[in-house]
Amino acid sequence: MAPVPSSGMLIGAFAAAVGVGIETVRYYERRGLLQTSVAERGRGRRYDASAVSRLTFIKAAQDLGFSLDEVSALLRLNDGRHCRETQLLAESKLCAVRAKRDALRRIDDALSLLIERCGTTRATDHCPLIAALAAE
Amino acid sequence: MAPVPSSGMLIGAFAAAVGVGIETVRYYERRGLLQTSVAERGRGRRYDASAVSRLTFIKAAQDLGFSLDEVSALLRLNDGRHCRETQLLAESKLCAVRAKRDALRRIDDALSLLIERCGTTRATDHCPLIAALAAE
DNA sequence: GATACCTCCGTACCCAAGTACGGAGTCAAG
DNA sequence: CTTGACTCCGTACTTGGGTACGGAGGTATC
Repeated sequence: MAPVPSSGMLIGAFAAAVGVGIETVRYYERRGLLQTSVAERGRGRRYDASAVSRLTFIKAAQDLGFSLDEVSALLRLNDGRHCRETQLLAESKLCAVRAKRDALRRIDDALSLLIERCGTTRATDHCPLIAALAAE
Repeated sequence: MAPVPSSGMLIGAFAAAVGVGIETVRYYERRGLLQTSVAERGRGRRYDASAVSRLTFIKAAQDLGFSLDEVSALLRLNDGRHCRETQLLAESKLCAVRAKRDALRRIDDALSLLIERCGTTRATDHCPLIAALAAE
């Protein structure tokens, strides 16, 4: 993005800016999630604002339960060129997202019900939450 | 719950009854999740209905997102005197589940929008999904 | 120009939750 | 008596996502 040759952060500042470890940045470069622009000879690589966005995205997607392989796929959706391909990938990701949402909704329901039961019964022998799970 | 004397299933039947692998049962015994009643000499251990309940509970709790360490904690709380603690543990899981659901709802929206745009516009060079996550 | 701090790279290690493997014992049927 | 199915136990391997280590080199500061 920036036409400036030698500006941007070094790896330590870059990692700190997004709240990950340096080793994690280097791991992502090995995995191909971050492109590894060759360092200026003798000094480290430079990372700019777009790299920060990219890394922030990676962590955010990961927090949503996407594996690093899936994150790679999501990142490849972003070039605007392979429109048809992009759409197919996006649709399959949407399916995955919806499946995850469904699973989480069921878990939410089950946990809510169990917690409610905990509140209403005055079990002195065994916890109703545990009994309910053991009885399925 | 039958008052069986020295019968009960062997490990293969036990594992199959709950739908896990034999190695998984043995792994849980090593982890202390299932107590390892010593085998009748020469023949395998016997597992009764209460073991089935316990293993069923372990898998059910795991499906709700509890780690095996958390499952251990839940099992240790199952003496009727710690029902409140069990409830708190479940409530904190519920919080985590809801946070994930919210995040997934947002990504679902963004992904749906991307797919919609893929269908109508050509060469969009900034994906709304990625922009949304990268900006956090 | 010495010192501290940063970067480079590769290799090795960590955890969780299993899965696989191998050799030995036991039991019931053919 | 042999075969097959089942069990025992221990060890090692797997996958995913990192962390840690260690030596070599550049750079900025006193």
